[in-house]
Amino acid sequence: MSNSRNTIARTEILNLIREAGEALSHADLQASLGDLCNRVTIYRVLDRLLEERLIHKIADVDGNITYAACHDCSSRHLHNHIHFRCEACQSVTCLNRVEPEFKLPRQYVVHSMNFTVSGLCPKCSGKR
Amino acid sequence: MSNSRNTIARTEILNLIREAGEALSHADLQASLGDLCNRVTIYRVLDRLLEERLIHKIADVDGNITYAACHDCSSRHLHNHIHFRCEACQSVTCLNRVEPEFKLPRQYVVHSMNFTVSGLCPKCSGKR
DNA sequence: TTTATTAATGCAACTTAGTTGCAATTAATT
DNA sequence: AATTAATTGCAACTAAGTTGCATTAATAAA
Ligand SMILES: [Mn+2]
Ligand SMILES: [Mn+2]
Ligand SMILES: [Zn+2]
Ligand SMILES: [Zn+2]
Repeated sequence: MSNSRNTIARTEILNLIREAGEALSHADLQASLGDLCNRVTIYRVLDRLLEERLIHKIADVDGNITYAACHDCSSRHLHNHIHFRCEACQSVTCLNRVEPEFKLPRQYVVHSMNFTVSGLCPKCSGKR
Repeated sequence: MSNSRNTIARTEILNLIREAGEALSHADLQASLGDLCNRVTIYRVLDRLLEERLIHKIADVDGNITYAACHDCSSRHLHNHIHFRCEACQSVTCLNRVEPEFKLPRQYVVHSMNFTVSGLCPKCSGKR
C-alpha cells in the first residue's frame, strides 16, 4: 500500500460519501462532482478508499454497486450489518445496528460479507 | 406471465443449473452450451426461469452474478439462506441450511434477500 | 395431421460499466 | 526550490447486458 495523497477528488468523494444519508453509486458521484474530475478518477479514488478501509462496497441482488462510509473499521473491517435497498426510491442504506446471527460449518474461513435485503423502506412503505 | 414453452435451450440451461454442485454464471453456461444457442438466448432464458421461480439470482460483494436452482419456492420465494463464495476456487454455493436470524425495524417491507459471504471454502481452506 | 398463434430465437447494433497505457500534472518530501 | 512518485486526464479498449426485428418453432386449435 503506497502513500495516499490528499487530492481534491479524494477529499470531495470521501465527503460526499460520508455526508450522504445513503450509499452512493459511481453514477451518483459523477453526477454530484460534475467536471471536478474525470470518471476514471472516480473509479480509482473509490478503489483507494476501499483499500484504505474508509468506505465499503455494497452489491444488491442485481449486482448494482454502491459505496458507504466505514465507521470503526480500523480494528476489524467486517461489514456484517444489513443493507436495505428500497425498490421504490432505489435508496441503499446501511442498517449498522442490524447484524444477522448465523453459524457456518467449521472449515469455512470468512473474509467478508455482503448482506442486502430489498423491499420498501420506511418512507416508501408508508405512502402505499 | 405468458405461457412458457419447453425449448431445447430452456431445458438444457435448467438441467445445467440443477445438476451443477455450485451456482453458475452466464459465462459458465455459455461455455457449457457451446453453440447450442445464442448468448442473448441465455440471458432471456435466465430471466424466464427467474420469473417462473425455478432459479434464483446471487450477487457477490463485487456484483458478480450467478444462478442456482430453487427448491421449495412455490410457496415462498424468499432466499434467506447464505451463499458462500470462495476467493480461491471462485465457486459460489448455496448453504441452504444456514438461515441468518435478524430483526429489522418495523416499517421495512422485505421482498427479497441476498446474503453472500466470501472467504475460503472447505476444500480450499484445507490446502492452505 | 394440418393450420394458426405467438413464444422463443438469432443476429446485429447498441448501451452501460469498468479497465488499461501513457504522458502530463501535482501533493508531499527533502 | 528541486525532487520524487502518486495521481490524473484522455483515448482506446474490454466486458456485460439490452433492444429491435425478421425468422423459427412449440403448442393449441381445427
Ligand atoms: Mn454498510
Ligand atoms: Mn441459494
Ligand atoms: Zn424507499
Ligand atoms: Zn474454494
